[in-house]
Amino acid sequence: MSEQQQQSAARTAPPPRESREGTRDDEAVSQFVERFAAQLVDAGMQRMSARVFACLLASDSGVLTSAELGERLQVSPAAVSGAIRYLSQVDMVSREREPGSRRDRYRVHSDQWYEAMARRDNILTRWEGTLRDGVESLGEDSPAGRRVGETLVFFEFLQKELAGLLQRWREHRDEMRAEFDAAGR
Amino acid sequence: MSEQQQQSAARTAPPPRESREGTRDDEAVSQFVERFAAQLVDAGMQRMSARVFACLLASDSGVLTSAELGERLQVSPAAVSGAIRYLSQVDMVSREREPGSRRDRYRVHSDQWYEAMARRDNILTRWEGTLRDGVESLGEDSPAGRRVGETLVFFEFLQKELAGLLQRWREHRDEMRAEFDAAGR
DNA sequence: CGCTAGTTTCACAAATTTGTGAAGTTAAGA
DNA sequence: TCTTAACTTCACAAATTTGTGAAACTAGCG
Repeated sequence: MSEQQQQSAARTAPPPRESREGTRDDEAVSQFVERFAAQLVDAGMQRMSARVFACLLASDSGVLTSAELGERLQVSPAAVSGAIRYLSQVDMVSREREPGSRRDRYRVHSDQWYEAMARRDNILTRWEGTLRDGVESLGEDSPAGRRVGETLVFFEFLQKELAGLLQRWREHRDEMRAEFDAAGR
Repeated sequence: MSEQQQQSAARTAPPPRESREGTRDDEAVSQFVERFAAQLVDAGMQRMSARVFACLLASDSGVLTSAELGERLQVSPAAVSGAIRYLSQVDMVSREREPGSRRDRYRVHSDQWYEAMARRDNILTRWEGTLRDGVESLGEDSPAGRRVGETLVFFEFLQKELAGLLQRWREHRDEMRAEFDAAGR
């Protein structure tokens, strides 16, 4: 397992508190991380990627190193590496080289959810392509062709709605930010 | 990718025929079924359920027996049974007992997509619960708490939008149906 | 009441996925 | 240029998932 890590952490970490992140209850936070990660897994995300993502989300800085992630999640550097590969592929975290060090730092994107929704657009387009071919193979006047055609119409509707939805979100978000700033923070 | 399809469509379009479902090209239909099923799998559905669902979608009657599904997909009755269990759990197909026979018939629901979207509502609610607990554990004034809170806001926004979207879909759908009927079918 | 077509359940084998240790690679700093 | 911390890749073992055959049910029909 990661005994070396724990060992060296136990031996060298002087004030053994890497959660100088305020006064939070690490146990409760870890529970949140695991629970939210599990829900992401249910939604189709790979387990380790979900855990890494949730862990970053729940960190104060929003930026963690590979070693920190490994320690908090009790997994090997290899596992972290694999998870990060996926997460940066789908653009939910980005990699930054920490200047004056050889460590990478991984940052959660702030508009991850917006971006994730936006990516749905491409997926929908791909599905629609398949469905169009299906209608052609089935014959558009056959009952099956008509049924698949209805599915196609639904996804086209969805795709159009998605654009509007994202637009409204941007407005909503900017509005909230304006309010927040106005409140003098 | 779909080069075989295009090719064979271009060159051999008319003849090969073994299905009683009109004049369709079973080979092309099967390709559609597998391709669409694969996309459903990418989206998180279990493989066999996806194949069964796609197969039903591409059938003229919209209703198939276990034996028919087994034959078309080349799988055992046990596999069909498992797939149907899942699909009826999530309410994408329903089971009907064929009168005067001991065979069951499985039918795709016509408003499957609408229903599927509607079910998202519950999932979102569950996620929001987790996120609220997370904000509490992290402290709502901590940077992490604020970040998780923003995620919560996004999902709340999404949930509200979903309601409107479904409403608009129902209108859109009813309108289309009215047009269809008016055209005298 | 059996008899049996049809479905479901169960134990298991095959296939896939996941995470690890260790070797390999890269690049910062001397 | 060399050393070495840090990341990545790779081969493999563990765990999980998936589909099968066979046995166990269910319910029409005689």
